[in-house]
Amino acid sequence: MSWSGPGDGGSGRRGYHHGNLREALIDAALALIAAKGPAGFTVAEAARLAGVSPAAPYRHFRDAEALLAEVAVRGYDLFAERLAKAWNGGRPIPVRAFEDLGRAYLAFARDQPAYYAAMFDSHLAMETHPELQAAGDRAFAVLREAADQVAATVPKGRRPPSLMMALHIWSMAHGIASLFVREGPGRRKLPMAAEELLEAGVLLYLQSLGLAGGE
Amino acid sequence: MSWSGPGDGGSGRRGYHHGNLREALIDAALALIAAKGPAGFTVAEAARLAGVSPAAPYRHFRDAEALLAEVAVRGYDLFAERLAKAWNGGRPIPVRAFEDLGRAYLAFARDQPAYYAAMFDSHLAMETHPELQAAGDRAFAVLREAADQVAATVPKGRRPPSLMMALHIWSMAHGIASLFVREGPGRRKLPMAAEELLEAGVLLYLQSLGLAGGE
DNA sequence: TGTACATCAGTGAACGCGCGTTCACTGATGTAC
DNA sequence: TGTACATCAGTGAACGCGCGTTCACTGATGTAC
Repeated sequence: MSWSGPGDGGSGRRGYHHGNLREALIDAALALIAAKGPAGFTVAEAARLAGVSPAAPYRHFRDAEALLAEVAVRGYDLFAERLAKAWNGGRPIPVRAFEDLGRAYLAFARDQPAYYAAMFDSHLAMETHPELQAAGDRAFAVLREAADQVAATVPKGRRPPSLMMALHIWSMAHGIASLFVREGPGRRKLPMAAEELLEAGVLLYLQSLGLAGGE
Repeated sequence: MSWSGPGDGGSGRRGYHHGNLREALIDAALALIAAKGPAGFTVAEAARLAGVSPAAPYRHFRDAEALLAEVAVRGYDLFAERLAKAWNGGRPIPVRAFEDLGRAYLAFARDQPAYYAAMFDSHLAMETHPELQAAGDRAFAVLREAADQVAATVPKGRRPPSLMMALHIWSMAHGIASLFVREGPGRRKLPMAAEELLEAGVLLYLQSLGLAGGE
């Protein structure tokens, strides 16, 4: 990792060569997306933010979309990490951990709006960016695994399809995040905390499967 | 409604005056949004589509955002109409009608992608567009009313807050629509019909409230 | 019925802007010997 | 340890583009009398 060498504080220039431009461009893209949405990000301005000429980014990314896709991939990786941490292998109790997972979903949308927007609002085609597809799958796999484990606590006869469970929770969490959590002009007012809304939804959902919410 | 006068088929020009430019611009905006997303819509291209000079739209809309907001308002109105029709006053059975409502939600996202995008993706500030806020509220009111009525079938003691019910259903439907229904590069694959996923989700949700899904 | 006139909805040219991307180039880096 | 050289990561100027919006204007419409 030559870019973390001495003399470069992470954002400064060393001279003619930037030393860490790739990372600096990704940081700049995140800042721009956070400030103006994915549509507000431009290569030219990212270069400006990084203190570099408008042509420089093309040494590191094929085009604007490639840079955006890289941001989204990193976002999915961080997302997966946060979700996995919250789920914590289903400890101490699967149902409780499942609720923590939901909270972590909303927390990510709240705390990482730029990543979230790059992942879900940038309309990047999964087909043309296989790494993106893979990263997205890794994140969903955490949800899927959690649903598996929660479903396994139900007697075999009335056990719900865990894939469906995962999709339901994902959809509700994503809907709440889109409508009520994410900052920006389009955000709707909510007469309660988004986390409460999701938690109540997950609880009711699990109840319908015969799963108690408490200890 | 002078714009529906004789000699104008709805898209043709009559001469120096267009005769129906306001409507034509809205149609053009819808076509552009459908083709390229809300970010792909421009005043200049809408004018071109309507067969008019780039300055003409400014006789009818203060600026680009005003045109987009008008599209969103009409979208909400149509949305409310479709939802109300599906709900049908809760007939024949509230729970069944509630499921129809959910299906209508997804159908709208599927059949009217341009309206849906203008409503939910264009990041228009509700605060600066009161008509938009009002139209959005009218649409949500349908959902709210339906939830009220469904909740009323539960014995008073264990009756859930209908506002919360409405928000849960809205969130799940919106999440499914965003992730799996809406066309475009960002759409995810789903191993079942989106309608089935939502229906199962609504059904489970209602079960947890002690409401049977059948007759 | 005819005419003067106000109003309205268009025109088209122009402005300043910022973008994505390419190109020939050049300064810095690091490696082979 | 020193030097020639290949490679790499930048520069900066330029291209063509399309946009939003404004402006003075003009042709069409409709109304008062």
